[in-house]
Amino acid sequence: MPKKELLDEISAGEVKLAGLNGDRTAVDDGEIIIPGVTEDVQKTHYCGKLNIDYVNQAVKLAGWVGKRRDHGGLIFIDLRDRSGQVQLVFDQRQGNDLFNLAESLRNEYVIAIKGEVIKRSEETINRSIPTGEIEVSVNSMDILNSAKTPPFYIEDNINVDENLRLRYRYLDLRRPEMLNRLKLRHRTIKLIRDYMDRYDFLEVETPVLTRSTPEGARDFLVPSRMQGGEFYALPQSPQLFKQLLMVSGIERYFQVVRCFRDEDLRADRQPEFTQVDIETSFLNAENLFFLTEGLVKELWEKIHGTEISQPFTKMPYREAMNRFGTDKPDLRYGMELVDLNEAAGKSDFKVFKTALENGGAVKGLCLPGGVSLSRKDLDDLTLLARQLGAKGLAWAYVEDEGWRSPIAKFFKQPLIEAINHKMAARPGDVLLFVADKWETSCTVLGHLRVKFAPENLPKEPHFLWVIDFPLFHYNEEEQRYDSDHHPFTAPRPEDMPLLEEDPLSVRAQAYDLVLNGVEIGGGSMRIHDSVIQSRIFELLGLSKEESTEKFGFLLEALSYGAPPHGGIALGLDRLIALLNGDDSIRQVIPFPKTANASCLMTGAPAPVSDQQLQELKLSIEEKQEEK
RNA sequence: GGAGCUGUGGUGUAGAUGGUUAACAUAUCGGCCUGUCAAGCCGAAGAUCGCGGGUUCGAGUCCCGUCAGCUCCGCCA
Repeated sequence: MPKKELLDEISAGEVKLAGLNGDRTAVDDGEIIIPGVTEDVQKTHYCGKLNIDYVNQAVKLAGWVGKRRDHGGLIFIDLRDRSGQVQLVFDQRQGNDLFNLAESLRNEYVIAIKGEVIKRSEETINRSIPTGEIEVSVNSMDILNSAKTPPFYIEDNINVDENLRLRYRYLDLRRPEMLNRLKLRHRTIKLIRDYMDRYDFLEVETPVLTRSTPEGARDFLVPSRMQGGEFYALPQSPQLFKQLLMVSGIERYFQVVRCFRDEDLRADRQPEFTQVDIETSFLNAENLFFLTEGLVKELWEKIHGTEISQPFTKMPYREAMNRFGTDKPDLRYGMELVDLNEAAGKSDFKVFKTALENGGAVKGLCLPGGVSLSRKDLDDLTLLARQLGAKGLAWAYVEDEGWRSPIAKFFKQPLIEAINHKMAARPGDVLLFVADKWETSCTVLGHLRVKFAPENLPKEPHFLWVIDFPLFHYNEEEQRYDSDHHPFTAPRPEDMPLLEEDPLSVRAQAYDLVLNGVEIGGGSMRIHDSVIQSRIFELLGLSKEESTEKFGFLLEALSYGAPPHGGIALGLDRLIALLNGDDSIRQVIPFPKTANASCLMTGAPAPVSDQQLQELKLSIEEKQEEK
């Protein structure tokens, strides 16, 4: 079949959406079919797929004992497997041996049965479960394994310490809602692979043992036995490899790949996580946007059943900061930040005026109905603002006559009215002000905006591209420029002249994909000219020797005919969590780590033997006893 | 590195101001029970209150420390 051109496909609108909603496997047909395997199977059907169509059929089922309801001469067992559950019936009148065996069943025993699907009488139908119209009359049973009483209930909507769930994760995953998360994850990855394949992307694997590079997150290190005293690093992302694959002429690469960053954890951050890593040659950012939009659109439509319209909104970084105080704004609600530089200049409030004189900004945020906040609440907010980096937080209760506020005396009545007007403030609202460096004023109020976000926000996805990130930011600690994205990001061509005179004002060809206030991906067009790449390294404070030592292979590769290229990486765990409506990515990772980066099930990380250490030429410093 | 919240039978919770045998639900075990599906009824067993120290005549409760989990800040190109 001849290859189609990507852009032709896009313009022809050939991204087909099948409206598929379930997993399309043999399971859907109830019967489990493995071609060529006909004898000695322990189960012929999945429990949860049986229904009225199977009445009078002989079936072999196997699974776990869920609930048991023992009525004396009649025992009901809910048999659970991967697909769901079905009710088994044991009737004493049909024989004592089997019945006595059934009486010995306990929760989570593993059993295999042979039986017949029978229709339930009208009064005994259970409409609340999919298999509720039928039940299975058991003719024979093998108890394949017994089970200890589980430490928590194997059912949905449990309220258990996460500690326990993580320690017994294999039992936690037995719960249908967790099993469904694994299925959702599988289906998501399959849709991604199919989509990328449709557009001629090659999935190429890259090394997990690679070399540590400066900048970025802290690396996980792996000691080398062959070269004692030297270390591999686990990749923070396959960034350099995918660029090198572009030099190799792959043109379109993707990978569902594990990445590692040794930084502190959060609800949406694990030390190892999965990226959908994408890199293309000969496509510009707009092409890449369209492609990425098509991918997430497909996921939401096929998995979530939500219609998504393209193209997504785009917003420059500067605007996102000015209006929402963050580079990942949640557009589902307003409460936008207001620029008050002009009004602040007319006030007699020294704090505001000083901030302006130092080149900073005065920003405001209106909390509708904020009158319900007590004086102490506002003190707490001030404390929070300080923790977030602001020097302070000014506030004002908006009343009919004016402001009730410690700073009201610095503002003449017309000025108060002008500010109220600009912030659309009404009596009963509270106004919050921060005067500081522009970025601080924005981010502090941006945090408070999120803190006071309306409850019950709509679930509908609001996708957003944040574009035009700065190429560099200034690292105060190290007294030098740092890449905002990474050092391989291309500057916008029209900003190239600024590279020498005003590096901080250079905009990058970098972009983040944001969904409802969550960053779900980011990428950039890359530098494919080794001269420009060298210059960027210099600006970042890397000497010629350092850049040759750390990145020589990249610079060399770029000099062998590197095509223009760029790409993006999507956070798969976050995507899946959002698709499932979960707050934490731990829910959709089969075996996650705790906030301490340990695994409660295996006990990792753990000490190793002296022999292992010796082979690696490592020695462990004894922990200092604190006196 | 910092801050906050949580920790009581297997599980989930209750135990104001310190006071005798730590309560409830559920699970577990035993008995009864032929149409349940959160089955029902009767009974039994099950907790050194995360750990260590301190204050006190007396600590689940107060204080200090520590451990673990969660959330956030710093950090995460």
